[in-house]
Amino acid sequence: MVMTATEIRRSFLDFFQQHQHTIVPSSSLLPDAPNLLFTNAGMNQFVPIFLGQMPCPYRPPRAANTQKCIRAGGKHNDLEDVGLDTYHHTFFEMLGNWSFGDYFKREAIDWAWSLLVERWRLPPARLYATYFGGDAQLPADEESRQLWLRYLPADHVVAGSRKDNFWMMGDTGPCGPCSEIHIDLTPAGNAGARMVNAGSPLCMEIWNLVFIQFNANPDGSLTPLSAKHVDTGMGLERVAGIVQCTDGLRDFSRPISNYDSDLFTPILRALEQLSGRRYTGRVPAPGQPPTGEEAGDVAFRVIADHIRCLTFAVADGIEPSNEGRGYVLRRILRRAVRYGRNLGFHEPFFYKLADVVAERFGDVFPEVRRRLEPVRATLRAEEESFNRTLDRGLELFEEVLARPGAVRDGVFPADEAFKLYDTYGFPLDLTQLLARERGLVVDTAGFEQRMEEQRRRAREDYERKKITVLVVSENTQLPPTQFIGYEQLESTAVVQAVVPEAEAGQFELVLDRTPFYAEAGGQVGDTGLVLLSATGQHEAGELAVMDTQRQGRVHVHRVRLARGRAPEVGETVQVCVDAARRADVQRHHTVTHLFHWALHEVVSPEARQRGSLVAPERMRFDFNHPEKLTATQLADIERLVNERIRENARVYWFEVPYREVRGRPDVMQFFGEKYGEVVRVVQIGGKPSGLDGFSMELCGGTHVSTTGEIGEFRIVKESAVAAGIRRVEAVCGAYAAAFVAELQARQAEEAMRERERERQKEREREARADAMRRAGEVANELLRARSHPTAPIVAEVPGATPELLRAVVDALKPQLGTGVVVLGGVADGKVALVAYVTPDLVKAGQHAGKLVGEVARICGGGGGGRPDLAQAGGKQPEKLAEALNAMRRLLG
RNA sequence: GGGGAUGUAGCUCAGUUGGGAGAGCGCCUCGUUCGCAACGAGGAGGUCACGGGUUCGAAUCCCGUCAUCUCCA
Repeated sequence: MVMTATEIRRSFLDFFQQHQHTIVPSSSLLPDAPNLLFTNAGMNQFVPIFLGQMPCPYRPPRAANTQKCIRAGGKHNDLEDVGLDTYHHTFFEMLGNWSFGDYFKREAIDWAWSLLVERWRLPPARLYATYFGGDAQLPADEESRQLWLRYLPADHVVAGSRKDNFWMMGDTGPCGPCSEIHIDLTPAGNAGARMVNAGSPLCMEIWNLVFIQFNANPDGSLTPLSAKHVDTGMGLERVAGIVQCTDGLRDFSRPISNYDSDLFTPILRALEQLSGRRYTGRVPAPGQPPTGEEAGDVAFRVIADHIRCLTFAVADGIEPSNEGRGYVLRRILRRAVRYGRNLGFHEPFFYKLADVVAERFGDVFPEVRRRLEPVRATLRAEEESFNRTLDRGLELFEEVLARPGAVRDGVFPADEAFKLYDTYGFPLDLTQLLARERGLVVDTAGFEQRMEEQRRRAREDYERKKITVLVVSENTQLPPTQFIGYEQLESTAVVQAVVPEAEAGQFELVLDRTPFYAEAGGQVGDTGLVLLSATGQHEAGELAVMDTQRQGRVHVHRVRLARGRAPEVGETVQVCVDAARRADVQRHHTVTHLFHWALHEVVSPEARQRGSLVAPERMRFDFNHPEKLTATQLADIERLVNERIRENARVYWFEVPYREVRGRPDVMQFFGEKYGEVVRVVQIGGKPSGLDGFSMELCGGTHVSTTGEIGEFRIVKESAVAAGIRRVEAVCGAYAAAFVAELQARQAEEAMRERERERQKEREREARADAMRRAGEVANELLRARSHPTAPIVAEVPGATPELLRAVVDALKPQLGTGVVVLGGVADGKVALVAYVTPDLVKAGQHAGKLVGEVARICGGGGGGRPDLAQAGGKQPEKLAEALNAMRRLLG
């Protein structure tokens, strides 16, 4: 029997569960680390444990999982390779096992061997292991080599370079040698050690074991870690491809393709149905463009890969957009849709494949099944939008062809091709296709040049910005800060560390104990003062605490020197939290709990918290919910919260063992969050420490002691953050009253502006009607005063606006016959002038714009317009008469 | 984060060194007809994205902000 992918996954997790590993669910594809585009490795969710920022919650400290990963954009960008071969993917599952300061190399290697060879029956003769071979700075990882030699002959244990066999999380931080297991996939099983790490698909890495044993310091040196960790990763798609393409590891004569595993075949079958074409698994030669037949198979693979990526990403709430990670998604989707055209699709089709993904993976990843409908809707809308982009590109392409001189010597210019791509998103290969159909070629060299120019600009800017990023803190081995801010707001403390920041007069300050709350659980860090006393030769000093952050269990105070001298390590200082601000923060924190409770009462307990912000002047609360909250729901929540405030319920906080409250649905806790053994409960209502309040949450924040202190609660705004996630912003206390007052003022002002606009419109209407009436009279007068039927009419119309003058001209037109009209008037201290020339005189060379310009110059202005009708203005009303006289002379 | 483009009536858009804010579709009224997306006449509907500046005068030129599209990182 050949193992299915589901069985492989199950077998991996079972194996490590039997070795006392806790099986952890995959974390979201949306990473916590802001500098990461997507979750891209199994270890992402464990990084805080490796960095010592969070205690390891597993007993024994071991874990295993299968992690959803996306690799596209950012560092490793092989998006353009996906589909051209059989093993690159944008989305994949990473199986992994971890040790957090527990077992190390021996167990990791023993278990890897045991699982692969004994359980899965991989032929040992086809396996190779690599280890770090050492370099100028570091000795070889002899320990791993010896461990492998127990299983493999010496010519199957291969030394590797720093690039291949030394792993670093970043430029600094935890790192160590790694050891990889490769498999020989040649038909005869005779690859030899030379093919290892040579980039051949016939000899592939299947499992990477990372042994974290050093910390990389900023100066490049390595210090050994006291707690050593293991981090491993095995790509499920690869293993499934190998197992299933070899008839259960028996027959290596056929080529291996991840797409021939049952992780992809259901998608390919569905795509065959939709397109009416067959997938035949052909692959273009490396570095060669695909031939006609291969092109279809490339499209199949591209689409099958990309639909998995998009379905999982959108299910995790990452939406295609025009920036950041959303933009990477949009590009992947567009790539799929573009390849869809090669299979004859012109209408949206891609979204339909999400059904297969949901069906195939819904058992292991329930979110893709639960979120199928929104995923379909999102993908479909994106496809339609891209089709519009393509249509517009087609039109723009035609416009370029129609422009005389644009195309020369059969070459479509690089500028235009680049503009189509850069500004309108029209892919280059489509431009080439269209050009070819018309016997033209695109200047691709010029296009590349412009692309390079654009990359250079972006990079330059990035480099410039990078210098200004400051290193926040060294975070050397400082003891945990004792937090005393639950009980008191003032204290003395001893300075443990002072780190200057980039800006002069600013420091990061660490104390042995502190009443300053460090930002956590949404509650912002405290601000306040640090006082330095005058001792001996030292003068006094005062520091303003601008913010308090936490690094691991150390509170870091960001301070600015306000007066006197800087602090020194070891001295005792007086510290004092801004009590009024803290009180405002506490009101908003307690009201956040009340809101959370009311949300569950009014909307649904399913509306789980996704994040929050608790600041002195407002609170913000994000939660899962598929649709906009109605006005009624918001009003109900507001009412419930205000009732609880008026009833002045007691607020208690106390510590209990985590196991007592773990999983209790009436005690709010973050699913998947790692809690310590003792947790702090904040309870509103009920008896002290009774766990019987109407609101109970695991929370480390600070709170008011009775709800009455909150005063009043108002919801300010309800909005969407991402698909399926809503955000409510609200205020309480004095800020609520201020908000209500401001709201009323704004409404009143809005109403007044509206009335003012109406009145203004009415005035204008009347003025216009009035002008039209007057215009007729003025026109008749002017005609009567005309000395002969073709005489020019030059006159001042007292108090005339430009609009009235135009109306007079309009009234004159039908009865004018032939002639020239120049009218002037003064309104609002400015001169208005209008000139009109009948069509016959325009043909004879008269120009209204020039006439009116002459007059305007005398009046201290300028003007112009069309030959038949022009207008002008000036700033010197007293010169109008003179100007009109000049005009009479000119025309007479 | 950097570059390019767009923003004008409910919708799709035009607006040419800066000088009457327009078309088509849709809507309302009246009429002719009612078997194609019927026709004729009349009408309502605009903060020309927002805020500054230049100018006698800005949808138009300059600067800034926002939103949408798009490429790069």
